[in-house]
Order: sequence, then C-alpha cells, then structure tokens
Amino acid sequence: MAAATKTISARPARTARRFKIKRDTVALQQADLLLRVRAGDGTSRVELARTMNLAPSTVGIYVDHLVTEGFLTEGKGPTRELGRPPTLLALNPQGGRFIGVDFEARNIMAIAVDFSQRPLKRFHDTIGAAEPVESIVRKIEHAIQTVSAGDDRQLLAIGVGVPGVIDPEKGVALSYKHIKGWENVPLMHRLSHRFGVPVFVENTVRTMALAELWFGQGRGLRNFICLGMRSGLGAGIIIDGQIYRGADNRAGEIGDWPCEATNNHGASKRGSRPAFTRLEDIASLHTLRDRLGAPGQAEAPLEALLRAAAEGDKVVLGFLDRVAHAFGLVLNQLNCAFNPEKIILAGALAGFGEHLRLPLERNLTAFAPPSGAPAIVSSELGAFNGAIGAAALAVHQWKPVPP
Amino acid sequence: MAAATKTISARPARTARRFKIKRDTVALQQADLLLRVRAGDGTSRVELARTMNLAPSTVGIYVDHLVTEGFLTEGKGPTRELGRPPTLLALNPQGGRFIGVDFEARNIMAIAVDFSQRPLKRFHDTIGAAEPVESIVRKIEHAIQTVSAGDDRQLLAIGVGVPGVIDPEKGVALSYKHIKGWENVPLMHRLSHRFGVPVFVENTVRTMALAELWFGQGRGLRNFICLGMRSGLGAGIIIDGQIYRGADNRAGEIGDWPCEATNNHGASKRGSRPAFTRLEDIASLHTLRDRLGAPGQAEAPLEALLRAAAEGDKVVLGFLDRVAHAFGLVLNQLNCAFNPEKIILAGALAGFGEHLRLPLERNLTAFAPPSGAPAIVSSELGAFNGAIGAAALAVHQWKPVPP
DNA sequence: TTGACATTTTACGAAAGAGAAATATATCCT
DNA sequence: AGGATATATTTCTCTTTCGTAAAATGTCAA
Repeated sequence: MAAATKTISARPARTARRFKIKRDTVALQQADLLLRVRAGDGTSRVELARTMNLAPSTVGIYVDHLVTEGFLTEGKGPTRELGRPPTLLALNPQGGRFIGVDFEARNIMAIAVDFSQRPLKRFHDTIGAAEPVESIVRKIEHAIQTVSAGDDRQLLAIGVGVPGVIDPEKGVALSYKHIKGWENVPLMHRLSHRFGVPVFVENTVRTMALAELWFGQGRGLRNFICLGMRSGLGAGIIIDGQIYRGADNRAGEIGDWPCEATNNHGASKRGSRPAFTRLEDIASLHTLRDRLGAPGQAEAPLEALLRAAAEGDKVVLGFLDRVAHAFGLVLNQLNCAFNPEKIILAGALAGFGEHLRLPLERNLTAFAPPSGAPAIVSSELGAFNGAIGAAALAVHQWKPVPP
Repeated sequence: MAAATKTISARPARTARRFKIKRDTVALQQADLLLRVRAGDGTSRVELARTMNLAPSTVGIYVDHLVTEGFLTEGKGPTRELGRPPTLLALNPQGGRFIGVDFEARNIMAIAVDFSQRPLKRFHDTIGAAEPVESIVRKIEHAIQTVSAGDDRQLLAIGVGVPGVIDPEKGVALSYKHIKGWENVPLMHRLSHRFGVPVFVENTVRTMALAELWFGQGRGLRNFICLGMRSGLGAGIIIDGQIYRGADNRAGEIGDWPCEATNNHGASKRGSRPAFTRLEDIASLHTLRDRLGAPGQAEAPLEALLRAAAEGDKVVLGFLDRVAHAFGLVLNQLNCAFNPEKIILAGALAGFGEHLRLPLERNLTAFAPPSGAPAIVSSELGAFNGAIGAAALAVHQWKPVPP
C-alpha cells in the first residue's frame, strides 16, 4: 500500500507552539533572587527561601549556581545571635557591568556601574539647540562607548532614559516635542546591534523614579511619585514597587495638567468656559528662562539661577512661589487619586532645594484634606539621577542565562 | 551521665518556620486557572497551558482534579476549525455559591450567585438616617441570611463592599463620615464567625470597579477608573487588572479633590490664596438634595430627580451642568496622571444617563490635551453594581482546598 | 569545658511538573 | 472513501524541586 507516501509516519504531529516552561522559570527565579540580594543588606539562603516562597534546598541550588557563575560571593558572616550564623550573600562586583544613559533636550548623561551597581565611570555631553536626530543618536552611542572603555568586565545590558513618549516593548522613542524630528526612533534595535547586548528603553522621568526607588528617597517604599522637573515636566509613578505606565504609556504626563487660570473673573456661567493653563507653562525651566531673558538671548545657566534664588532675586523667587502655589494644588489632587507614601522632587529644578520644597510643602498642607498630605522631599542623587535609574532599569530587566 | 535529661535527643532541632510551598502553589495555580476560565469564553486545556505558562500535561492534571471536585464541567465543544476540537471547559454552577453585600449610608444590597457567577437571589434593605452601627451590622447579617436561604449548594465565601476607608488585610472598616459612630468595625471577623466561611472586605467603590471589570464596561481592560457617585464620591482604580488601594487605602478618595473656586477674582497674588471647593460639595447626591429641598424636609427620591431631569427641570439640569464642568476638568487631570483606557460612571448619579454623560464628555474633550482623552461611558449594571462586585471579590479571593 | 539550644545549610528520597512522543479527533483535499 | 494535515489531549519518562531529616556552626549557661 503506497508505502513511499507513508514515510514510516514517524514524524509525529507537533503541537503548534512548543512549551518551554522550566528553563524560563529558573532564569526568572534567579533574576528575582539577585534582585532580592540587591534590595536587602545581608541576605542568607534561608532568608531568601522565606521571602521567595521556595524551599531552602532549592535556594541552595540556585545560589550555588550563581556563585559558580560569578554573580554572587559568600561573605563570611560576622553575625552574633542565637543559632548557626548565616553565610551572607553579596553581589560580586566582578560579575559584569551595566550602562545607563539618560538624555533630554540639551544634555546627555551616561554612567557605567559594576554588577553591584557601584558607579565606575560617568560622562556628560551637551546637545545643541537644533541638533538633528541622527547626531543626537550618535552622541548617545559615543557616550556609551566612553563610559564603557577601559574595563574588561563583561557588559551585560544597557538602559536608556528617553524624554517624551516611548514604547517600552519595542524600544522605540515615539515623540518628544523639544527635539525637532524626534519621532519613531528605534533606539533599542540600533543600540543592541551596535553593542551586542540587550537594550531597555524607558521614559526618563520614570528612570529617575527608579533611581529613587533603589538608591534615593524611595528606598523601601511601594507607592510614591517622583516629579521630574527639567526642560519639560513629568511624573514617574511607582505602584507596588513597579513602574506604572498607563494604558498608552502616557501616565504621568502632567505637563498637560490643566490648572484653572487665576484671572477667570466670574467665568463660571454655562457656555463660557474659564481659561486654563497647562502646568508645564507655569512650572518648568523653560518658563523661568522665558521670564528672565529676552527671547533669543543667551540662556542663563542653571547655576546662575540657583545663585539668584539664594541671593533673593525677585523674579526667580516670584517664579518659585507661583510654581509652589500651582503645584501645591496639583499635588493635593494627585494625593487624592494615588495616595502615595511620598512625593520626591527631582530634576534640575530640584536644585533649588528648600527654596522650592518649603513653599511647596506649605501649599501642600494648606490645601490638604483632613486625612493629611504625603511627605515631600528633594532628591539627593544629583544630575546623574536619570542615568543611574537607566542603569538600574538595565539591571532589573536583565536575566542570567539558564544553565 | 544524667541520661534522663538527654531523652535520647531524638527530637531534632526544627527550623523556626516550616516551609510548605508546593501545596500552596498548587491551590494558587488552580484558583488562577478557575479565574481564567471565568474570564474567557470557551477555554480548553491547551489554551490554559499557553496563557498560564504551564505544560499541557500539568494543566490536564489540574483540570481533572477540578472536574472531579465539581468546579468545572467539560462541555462537548461544537467548534469547527482545523484539527481536533478542544473540549471546552465551563464553570459548574453547582460548584458552590458566593454572596456579595454592598451598602452605603442609606441602602443595603445583597446578592447570591452560583459558582458560575449567575445571580440567584437579590435583596434590598434601607438604613435609617441615624441608625446605630450595631443595627446596621445586624441588617447586613440579615441580608446575607435572606439571599442565602433555600439553596443547598455549599456557601464558599462572602464579599462585602463597605463605604469609607477600610483595612482589607484585617477586614476592618475604619471610618465613614456618613454613618455616625462607624469606626473600627471588625466586619470580617464578625461575619466569618457568623457564617463559617471566608469573608473579604473592600471599599464599595472599588467593588463597583470590580463589577465593571468582570461584567460591565471594563471587561478586558487593564487600566480604567470607575467613578462611584452616590451619597459620597469616590473613584475605583483598576491598574493592570488589579484594584489599586494606595499607600494608606485612601487612593481614589476624590471627594476631597480640591477644585479651585470659580469666584476667586484675581486672587493670584502671593499670600492671599484662592478659595477652593471640595469636589464632593459640587458633585454628589447630597449636594443636589440640599439644592432642591429645604433642609429637614423629606428627601426627594432618586426617581423624582431622574424624572425632573428628563422633563428639563432647571435646577437639576443646572446642577448636572455644574457637575459636568467641574468634573470635566478633574477627569482631564486624572487622565494626565493615570492615562486610563476608559472612565466609567457608576452609582446612583449615573442613573441620569446621557443627561450627565454627554455634558461630561463635552467638557472632557474641551479641556483635553493634544494626546486626547479617554472614552467615558455609563455603567449598565444598575443598582446592584456594588453587590455584584462584592460577590466577584469573594469569587476572586476564594481558593479551592488543596488535594 | 561541655552540652543544650537555635538557627542555617546540606543531603536525599519522594512528589510534582516539564517535555516529548503517542494518541485522539476533527477538517480538507484528492 | 481514504489519506494528509492540524490541533487537542493523554501517556510516560525524566528533571526539578519540595520537604524532611541530618549535619554544621555559632551562642549561652552550668
């Protein structure tokens, strides 16, 4: 019977999609384990087993593997308590390197960190007022190259903090109004081909929030808001320890936040709507510069503005007061919605320190409901905030290869 | 020596906390499996294996177990495609029952549903204007008893939608200003002892959001906001398919949302802060009733208000217009923060239907940023919305016992 | 110094679940 | 009708991970 067509029929029908479960799970578990070692100081196998809901023996196997792979080291634990002291696990700085890049309209920051996320090398570059997209991308590549040079530890991943709206899945920068022609830039694809490692893209304000979550004022918190105030204005929202992006990756785009204008004299009648102002037109570096200098003039550097505030300059202080007033209301509104544990001020404007934070805090409590208002603090991470967060993003997205 | 004290020393030292991982995991997986069967119409073993990242053989074991336990039934799948048709899995209505209760200042709603969440019995009761706490709790118990009677299917869990601030972990109602003396009511403890099943407590607006997520306008969405407009005002926030509660369980308490008042003539000068109104003082049923009747008078029933709106009553329409104006701004602000896919109107005020939704939509788009505004829709679940959500809460928190 | 104790880590038999192949059951195409 | 094809489910084997017990390793008290 037509044996040729049968071909022994040894080729079995295959289910359309294959199932590869365990390897992926193990890699995820080990990545999670490493993150927990990063989070806690002085973690032992048993402690990890408890928090990760795994059997101690299983954690032992994982840890042994990660130690032989060079990602973890076993610190001789000088702990003094009852019972056998735990062998403390620590990240091996030699396990590899990560790079974080962060940029906005006029500046690029890059940082390289070792496996324990200690900084190795920093780099700063500026962007011209009307620089083309390709030139900016080249500067990003150059910044990565620069902080990467002169270290033989393996590069594991790169994180990029991008201004404007992005698609984190595809790693594409979708739009940003302060850079001309900045649309659909396939950063992930381009950089991962250039450097041969995984590249993760995120909005720059959200990377700043990540930096605060891991190294700054947000350590140990589950829900907080990080306000990024630079050229533009945005909020990085951390919910349950995770970045919140919204339905359309536009969550936290509070630059468009409508504030009712203060000069709407009795315009509450039906039909005639009161005018309103966008929050970004009140509270951004752009606005301050517009107020200070004649248009087209050379921009006042940030340091000059900070000095002016310290010296009591009327224009600058008036600006800060207006910002504090508008923002005080907005923060209360955000509080009603999110009920965050804390609000963190970051970005260049946060450089004003108490000149900004104190009036903000006054307005925050003045408008607050009976249930109170969250604490408001200034970031202490400095200008590389976003780059540090971008590196942290790379650290947290990266997974060790399965055995 | 002293052999008596040794007691053979056969009692080995035990690790302080025992590790019971697998049984718990299996119960969680099976609960998750049931939820996925609830979510999707016509689910097969393979489909579940794919979406749950499990091997088909594993899912087979789980499903077999759930079938023998009486929670699932295997529908003969009349599907017409290529390949062997899947055996469709369906929830077994006989698997048990859940009860949801929901109340606010003046009303109690209760509903019993079968295992497939089809309604079995409803009950409505009213609460007097100054009823004591104990009496209200008794009415809750009575409502549960009433919808529970006359059915021999096993009662599996009870969900309770509570107004005001609650502690979902401990199942305690913390505070609610519209019921006198409503503070620290241990609802979970009391009801679970009374009825002998697990009891889950949640804010009533959030249970309304849950109802929308599972049965209403929020089906299939990951991020949306459900506005509950009844005696008070609140927002149920769904993030990534989960209830979001905030740091302090106060997320979505938008009754306190500060709206800048419309009559602040040029009060933008430093020092003199403009007055502002709480959103709840503009847009709640209380406010409308205050506007309509003289205080102390008998309250206008909701039906009369709805009829008045349909007949073009000036006071009611003016109220709705003011609500729409204030809320249009607030919704845009919420949109900037959350970037939800949709906004759902629920609660008694949603009964105004297009009389409320249309002006709201107009204001929403009028104030919207260039990136647009989310869709706004009215709930279609009716007055038992919150109770349905409370039952859904019970369904989703409940876990089958491990084998 | 010695032994009780508490806790962490390791060892190992047992169970759960993955993975691949076999089987079942449909359609479609000669 | 009969086989090729496609997909779902089941079977079976083998890996992974659990869970218990044992070993290790420190402190504390007599």
